Amino acid sequence: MGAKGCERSFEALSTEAACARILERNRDAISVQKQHLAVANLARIIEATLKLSNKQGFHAMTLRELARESGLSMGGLYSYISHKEALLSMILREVSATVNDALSAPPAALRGNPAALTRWLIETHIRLTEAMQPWFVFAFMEAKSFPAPARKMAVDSERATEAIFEAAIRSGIDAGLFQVQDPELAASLIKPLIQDWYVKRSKYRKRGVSIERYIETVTVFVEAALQA
Amino acid sequence: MGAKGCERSFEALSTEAACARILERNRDAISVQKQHLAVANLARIIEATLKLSNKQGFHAMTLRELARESGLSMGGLYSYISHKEALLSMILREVSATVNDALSAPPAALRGNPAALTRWLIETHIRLTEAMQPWFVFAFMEAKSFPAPARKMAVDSERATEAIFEAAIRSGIDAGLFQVQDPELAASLIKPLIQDWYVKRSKYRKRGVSIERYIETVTVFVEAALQA
DNA sequence: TAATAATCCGAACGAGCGCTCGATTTATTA
DNA sequence: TAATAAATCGAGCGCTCGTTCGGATTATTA
Repeated sequence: MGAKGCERSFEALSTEAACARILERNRDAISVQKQHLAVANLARIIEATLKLSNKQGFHAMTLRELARESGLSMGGLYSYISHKEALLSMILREVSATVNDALSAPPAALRGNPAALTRWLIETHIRLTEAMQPWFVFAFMEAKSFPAPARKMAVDSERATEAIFEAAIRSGIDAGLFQVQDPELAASLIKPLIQDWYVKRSKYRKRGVSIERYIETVTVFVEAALQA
Repeated sequence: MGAKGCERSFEALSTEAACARILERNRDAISVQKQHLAVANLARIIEATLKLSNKQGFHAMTLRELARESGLSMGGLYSYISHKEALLSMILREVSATVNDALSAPPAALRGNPAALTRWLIETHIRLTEAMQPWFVFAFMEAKSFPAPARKMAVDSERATEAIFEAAIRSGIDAGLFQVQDPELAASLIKPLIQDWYVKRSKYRKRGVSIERYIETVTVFVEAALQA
């Protein structure tokens, strides 16, 4: 089990690793030069942003709160961001890149096995969102307040994910394993089943539903719906 | 066809009707006395709130924008609300009450027919959220910024809806029609399928998916998953 | 260790926020 | 139509927001 074939291992999903990639992407906009220092502070800023935003919403989070929570000063924050909205696009971009990397490289062993591929996609996606839950919640909830280009990226990213599921379904149909009227629509119905794990995470935690049971249930649910 | 057996007809879902109920609930807090005037203005305020909030988020919406959009003055708004947050609870309360009223009164003809009841619940719920889409989007997206008691109401309301689905599933199991390991978890997976219609509404509109096709697809999907 | 560079700090600024209230307009009543 | 009540208005209040910037602090170099 587990996303063994995933190119990017799960350590790459740590906040530190994610922030290292964010730093690289924004090298010229971040004035702090020392790598380890910049990554560490960026991590504290991003972590605080996710915590505060997911509790009260990005707009309601003030930079004074963010400074207090992250342990930096008001001015210190501005060594890492050019303005508040930059936090939005940093986080969204990383989420987008991560989900794309994770799903577009299924293990070679699954080639020619649409059922197993579908299972792998479901499990990998759910485990990915588990490992970076605050990031995904943020991207999901704040999407509407993104500036237009970032919002387009979010939509495209969602579409890309759906396309991956759609392709798996189609090859299952071709193999005579699956039977669905509209693969595109079927793929877009799988998405909310996967999203519910992180969107309503606290509900499932409260009810004692483990990630394994959730994955299992969604998998069974989807397979029944796709079965020929 | 449609939710023929629904006690509250679909005219009751108009903004006017909803605002009349909101007015009733907040009679003492609203200083305008003339009924038709109060309802009309409240409707314009609520409609503007939904429009602006769903575009940019409730917190980002300023009362000056709201005044402009609704056609009232700054001070005029305060004849209808005691403070900005009151808008939140007005809308949430109405959504909560409406969904509860709609689903808890299935037509008598469906008694003893769990499969038909499940279909009716899915269709009625989707048509309800279609008729009041901005309201449901608002309640869904802004839930986290509710004050604690209102947030509790939102959670309870969601739980109540799930319980209705769960009961239908259980009676289907008892009748030997359905076969699922965990009816509670199954019920909570049906919810996101229904929610996706209003949460990602613009995606489905762009793809030309009609509400009838969506209802049909979700119904088939769910029935396959529940089938014995 | 002195000189220099990199980093961090937080008071201060203008803008815009939620909200109030006395003046004004509109509707009702006598 | 004059007198009264109801409804509406928007400039102004205190405050907090995002953002800046010059000085204090720390690290690096010679």
